[in-house]
Amino acid sequence: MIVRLGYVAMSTVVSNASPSKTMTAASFIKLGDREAAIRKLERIGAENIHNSLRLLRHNRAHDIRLYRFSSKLIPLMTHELLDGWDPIAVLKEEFAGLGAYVREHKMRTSFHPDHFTVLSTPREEVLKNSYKDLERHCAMLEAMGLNKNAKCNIHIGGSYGDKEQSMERFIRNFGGLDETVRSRLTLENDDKTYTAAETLEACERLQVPMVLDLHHHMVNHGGEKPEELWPRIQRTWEEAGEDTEASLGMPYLPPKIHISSPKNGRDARAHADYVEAGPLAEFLRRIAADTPVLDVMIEAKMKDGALFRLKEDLAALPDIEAADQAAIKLKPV
DNA sequence: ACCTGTCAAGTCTGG
DNA sequence: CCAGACTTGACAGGT
Repeated sequence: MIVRLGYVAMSTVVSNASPSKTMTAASFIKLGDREAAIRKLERIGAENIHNSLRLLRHNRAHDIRLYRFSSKLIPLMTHELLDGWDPIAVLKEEFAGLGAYVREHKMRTSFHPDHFTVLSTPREEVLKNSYKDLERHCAMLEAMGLNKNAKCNIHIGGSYGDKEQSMERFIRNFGGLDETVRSRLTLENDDKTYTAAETLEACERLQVPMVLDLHHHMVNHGGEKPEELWPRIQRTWEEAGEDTEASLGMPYLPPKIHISSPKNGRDARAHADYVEAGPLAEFLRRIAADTPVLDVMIEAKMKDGALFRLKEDLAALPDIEAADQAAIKLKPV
C-alpha cells in the first residue's frame, strides 16, 4: 500500500507565505471609500492566491501532492457588505494560474468550508448562506480549471435536539444544491455529533464519498472500529473520480482520511502540534491488504512540519518504508 | 518586537 | 431570549 501525505493551508517551513491574510468588516467600513476598500480586498486576495502558489511550489519540491487550500483566500467573500462584488471574476487570471500549476503537477487539492456552512440547519437564512458559501468554493475550483477530483469537504452539522430529524433535513437540503456543487462534495464524520457510521449512511444514501477522520472517530463513535467501516467507506469513493489518469496520474481517485493527535488528555478534541505515528500505522496495517493507495491529510498545528516528522516516524517502523519525501509504503509482512 | 483583545458567519449550554 | 464557550489565524491597537 502506498500512503501519500498532505497538509492544510499554511506552512511552518516556508515563512511569510500566509494564504489567509484578511480584513475585518470594521476596517472595511472604516476606510470610507468603498471602491478603494474593495481594491484592497482584491489585493489581499491576489496575495493569498500568490502565496498558495508559492506553497504548491514548495510542495512540488518535497513530493507533496495532497494539499487543502485555505477557505480564507478571499476576505469577506460572502459578507453581506460585499453584496454584488464578484472577486472570482476579478481574480480570474490569478485563479487560472494557480489551477494550471495544480494540473501541470497532477496534484490533488480541496477546500474545507468552515463550520458556518451547515446543511442540517432549520434556519432559512443559515441555509441560504451555506448554499452561497458552497457555490463560491466550487466556483473558485472552476476558476482554477480543476475537475471533480478537487472536492469540497463538509460536515453534516448540528443535531438541534433531534439527530434523526436533522439528518433527514440535511439530506433534503443537500438535494437543493446544484448538481455541479453536489458532485464536488465529500462528507466527514465530526467530533461531537455525527459519527463515522452515521456519516457513512448519509454518504451511501446520497452517493457522496466519505472522508474518515480518525481523530474525530476516536472521540465520537458508536463502538465501531474504523477498519470494520472501511470497506463501505472505500466503496463510496468508487465513482468519485473524473479523468484521474490525466489529472492525477492515478487509475482512480484514492480514498482520503484525516489524521491528527489529541493535544492532551484533558481536551482530547484539540489538535496537537504533531501526529503520533503509532495509531495511524495500526490502522494502515488493518486496511493495507485491500487498499492499494490511500491519501492522508494531516491536521496538526505544525502543518507540513508535522508531515515531514510523521513520514520519518512511520518510515522508521519495521514494516514501513519511505516511498519519497512525502509518501510511505507498507511492506507485505 | 511583542502582547492582548477582537473578529462575519453557527451551535450548544445554561441562566 | 440572551450571554458565553467553543476554536483558529490574523488583525488592530496598544506598549
